[in-house]
Amino acid sequence: MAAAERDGVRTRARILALAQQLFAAHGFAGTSIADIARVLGTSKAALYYHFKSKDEILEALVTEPVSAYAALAERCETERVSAKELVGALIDLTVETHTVNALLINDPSINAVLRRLYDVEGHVQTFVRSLADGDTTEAGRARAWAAFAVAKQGTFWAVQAGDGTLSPTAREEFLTAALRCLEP
Amino acid sequence: MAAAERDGVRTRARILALAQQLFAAHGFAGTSIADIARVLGTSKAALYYHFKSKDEILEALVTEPVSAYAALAERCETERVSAKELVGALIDLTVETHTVNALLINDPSINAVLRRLYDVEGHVQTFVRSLADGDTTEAGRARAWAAFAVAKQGTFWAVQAGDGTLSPTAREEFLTAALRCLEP
DNA sequence: GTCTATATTGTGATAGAC
DNA sequence: GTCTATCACAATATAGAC
Repeated sequence: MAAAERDGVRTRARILALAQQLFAAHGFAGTSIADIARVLGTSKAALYYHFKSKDEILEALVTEPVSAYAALAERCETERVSAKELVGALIDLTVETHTVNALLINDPSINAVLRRLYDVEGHVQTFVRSLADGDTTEAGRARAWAAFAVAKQGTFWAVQAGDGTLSPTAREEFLTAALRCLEP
Repeated sequence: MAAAERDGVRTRARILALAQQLFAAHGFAGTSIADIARVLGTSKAALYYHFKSKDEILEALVTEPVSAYAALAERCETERVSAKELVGALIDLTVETHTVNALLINDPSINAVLRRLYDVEGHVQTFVRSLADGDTTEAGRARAWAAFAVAKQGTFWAVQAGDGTLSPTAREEFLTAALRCLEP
């Protein structure tokens, strides 16, 4: 790999890392290209050499996590996934990509960009249906929502409030808490 | 009350209702005054007769719910509030103001406007500390976050997925689920 | 790869007529 | 109370030099 190419890749990665932070802090719509360029220490035009639009930066950020969620949802559709395994997978995905998750779950301003590409809400529906495990009563659905909330938002908030990681101890607590929510 | 004044109040209420919906759907930064005026069926200038800035619309929307959260946090600071009561209050507050809650909890773009006025994150910290009930271990904190996630985000998602209300049955499920999360 | 300069559109907000 | 017209500026994005 040539030196210039390597630097290009590194710059691209830097842009993504900075954009991730800024989007998480101020939202996608609340962050301008000028904001990113400022913290990057370059001009706006330099940014457009690496990405052809602001939307493309967002897409580059969310593609990997969303694909992971899509794959997990696909599994839930085709085979039976135990609640324990699903909750564990959701917790791990939340931690691995927790900065991007601040966008995926929370930021309403990304919807216009992402709804054409991915069906995030559909995946959520699939997870909750899988957690309910055939129970279509109102109470059963509520318990599934509660478990999902623990796995996704509980974990997310805890990681946010901490140092960006989740200890094995805390992970175990969230796992058992979510599973307890499911008990009738 | 004169007819003109009554109409003014009604128009103001209509603006707030529409803004609430649009902010929840596209985020605060992702919604323009022109967007609101369009669905309102009037001009932008008409909007500025009722509110002197976009920020003021947001403030009018969040003042009441944030005050309610602030009062609840204040109670938790001064007296001992049982987990059952606190979770119940959080669930009820979430349902009562669920559209605004989409903004308060989720939208990062409101921070720049609201952080000068209210300490939302501080209230969250207070609730979690109160739920942990003196347990400062990592596991205890994790359980408190889990319970808070059920009360706030679980309820919110369930209301969102439903018809905008929470049945007594579902409320009971979220209450017990959250309390179960707290058990060691 | 990065720059300055600029085109173009969007946005919050105001002036003044009705 | 609402309108049209407009301002000042910020936004995304591009052109073309280096």
